[in-house]
Order: sequence, then structure tokens, then C-alpha cells
Amino acid sequence: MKISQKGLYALQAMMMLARHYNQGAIKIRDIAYEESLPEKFLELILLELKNARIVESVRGAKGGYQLRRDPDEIHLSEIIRLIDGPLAPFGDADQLRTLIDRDLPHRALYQVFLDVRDAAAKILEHTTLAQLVKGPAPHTGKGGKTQRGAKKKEVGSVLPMVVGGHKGE
Amino acid sequence: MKISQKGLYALQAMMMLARHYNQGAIKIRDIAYEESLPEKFLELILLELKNARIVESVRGAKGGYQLRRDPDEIHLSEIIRLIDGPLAPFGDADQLRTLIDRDLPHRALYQVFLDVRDAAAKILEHTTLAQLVKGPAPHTGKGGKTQRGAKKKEVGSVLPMVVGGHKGE
DNA sequence: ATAAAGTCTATTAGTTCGATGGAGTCTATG
DNA sequence: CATAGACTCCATCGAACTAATAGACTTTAT
Repeated sequence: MKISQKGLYALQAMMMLARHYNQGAIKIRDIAYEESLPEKFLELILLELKNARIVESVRGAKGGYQLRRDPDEIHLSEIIRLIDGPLAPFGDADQLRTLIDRDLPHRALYQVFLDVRDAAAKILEHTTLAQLVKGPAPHTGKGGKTQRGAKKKEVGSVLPMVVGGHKGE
Repeated sequence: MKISQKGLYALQAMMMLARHYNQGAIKIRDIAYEESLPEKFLELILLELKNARIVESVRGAKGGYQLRRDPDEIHLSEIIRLIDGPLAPFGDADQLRTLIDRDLPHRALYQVFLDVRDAAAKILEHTTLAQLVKGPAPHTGKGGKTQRGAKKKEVGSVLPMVVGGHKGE
């Protein structure tokens, strides 16, 4: 499961709309400005979110976009699946289940892929926009403790963090 | 984290080499044939695995490829990171940790990404080639040296249990 | 009528992906 | 020591995808 730049933009835009929930329609330009997103690209993204009936638009002057549902009823999985496709690291869940049944020599491998997918789904299907925007009060510090129990797992990771470094984490 | 076709080929090839561990070098052609992989493409993949010192090659007539380590010491995460990059759904773990520290408006979102990455890492860093290959073993008279029960703690449902219930992506 | 806003289609440049071709190098074997 | 068989390395290819932009069109408030 890969989240593209477009997917990130979509999530940011949705978080912004969640922050301004019940404040009427918000103009594309305002979303783009507040989140520093390319306006014309964002337009396409919002159109997609509208067609999926996650947001709604108001046309004409004084128009804009707003969420169609309460932020605590919009899960990250929904947005990610729409923009970036299935959560599975390879194919989708149904395909994997079929392969597990039919491709005996590789079934153990596909089962691992499905396990990874299920783990991702468990997180993303339970996290809502509301949770993301109710940021845990500015308790800035080391151990990041989010609303939900965040596990701390120090893994390998010896590379310097310069952005641009590919591969390895 | 997306596993490409190339990544899948790499994993299949490695499983094949694990099945034939301690049987000397295996020719690219044999791997390609047994796993139905494009031979010339596989060649590039094996070269990459060799440069990463996961497999080794024997040149010349009677040459081929073989694992450099015991199959129960080769984790899926290693192969996937090499071929397809970081396990995180966006960026890599270090980058995400930095964003969580520095991009306050979006830190909750990046924390979720990091949680997803940690969940995937937990599975893929604990699953070895040996586990994938052992299977319901048709018990060949040959003394299989599958040294069971490594000191690793068993985590996911790697083999039998088909995680049912979930519906389409 | 006009300006402000969303809608829609097309196009682009750049990159990645999956794959192939071919020339070169090494080595077991006879 | 010639040769066939095998890995090595580099170059290229077309198709698909990605991020982004352009422009014409429609709708609505005032």
C-alpha cells in the first residue's frame, strides 16, 4: 500500500475540512492556501472526493466544499482506498485470498501479504478525521503519545535523515 | 509500502533458492523455469540480491546462484526493502519521525502512517524464508535440515489460519 | 450583467515499471 | 587451450503512472 503525493494532499484537505466542519462551504483556494497545496491539482482531488460522496460542493459565487458526514464517521481507509487503491501491499484482499487458495506453492507468501494488509486495515479503518484533528493538546516532547496508544519501536534505522535518501529506513 | 512485480519475483526466487538450500548453485534458467519468471528480468534481480550480499553467484560453467545464509536468517523485510524500498506507506520511518516532531498541524496523520509502517515491519521482520518454505512438508526421505523453532517469537498467522471475515478492499 | 466559484476534458513533462538485447567475462571440462 | 555454458554489465524500449497545468464551460449571488 503506497500513499501518493495526491493521497497525502487528499488527506490534508480532508483534515482541513474537518477542522472547519459546520462552518459552511470552503473555497478551493482557501484550502489550497491553508494547506499549501497546488490549487489546480487539489481541484481534481476534491472532484474525486465529491464523486465518491465524501464531500459535497456548492457551486457559483459563495460556493466551495464541505464534508457530507461528521468527521468522526469518515475513516482514513475510505480516502486512501479512493485515491490510492487497496490497502494490500500487493493486489487486493480478494485476490490474495484467491491466491492463498489456489497457488499452493506460494500460499504462505500471500498469507503474509494478507496479514500485512489486515494490520494496515485495522489501523486505517479505525482512525477517523475527527481523531486526527482533535490533536492531543500541545504536549510537545520526546515520546510521541497520540490519542491512541502509539507503540514505540526503535528499529535499525542508522541512516542520516536527509530528505531524498532513498531505500532503507 | 507497495510490493512490485519485481519484488514478488525476488521473493519467489528466494523461496526457490531456500527450497534448494545446500544443494549447490542453481542456474538462473532453472529458477526462471521452476517459478515461471522472465529469465532476463530475473537476472537483474539476482544481481541486485548478490550486490546486497543476500545471495552469492558462482560464475562460469556449472555456475548459478545460492543463498549466502541459512533460510531462517533471511527475513522478508530485507528483500522487500532492497527491491521496493521502505516499508512505510509514505516516505520512510525516519522521515515520518521527523515530520511528527516538526509538522505540528499534521503530526497525528504522520503518526498513523508510522503506526502502519511499524505493523508491517513487525510482520515482515519476523517472517523468514524458512518459515515460508517449510509448509505441510511432503516429507522427502532426504534429511531436511529445517531447524525449527528459532528463538524468534512467533507473531502473525503465517501459515494455516485464513483470516476470514473481512470483505473486499 | 458580471464576477466568483465549481466542472470537465485535455495535455504535458518526467519518472517508474517490466522487460529485452547484446557484448563481455569468467570457469569447468575435455 | 578451446569451447560451451554461465554470470555481468550496460543500454534501450514502450507502456503506464504521477504530479501538475491550461482552458473552456456552467452555475449562482448580487
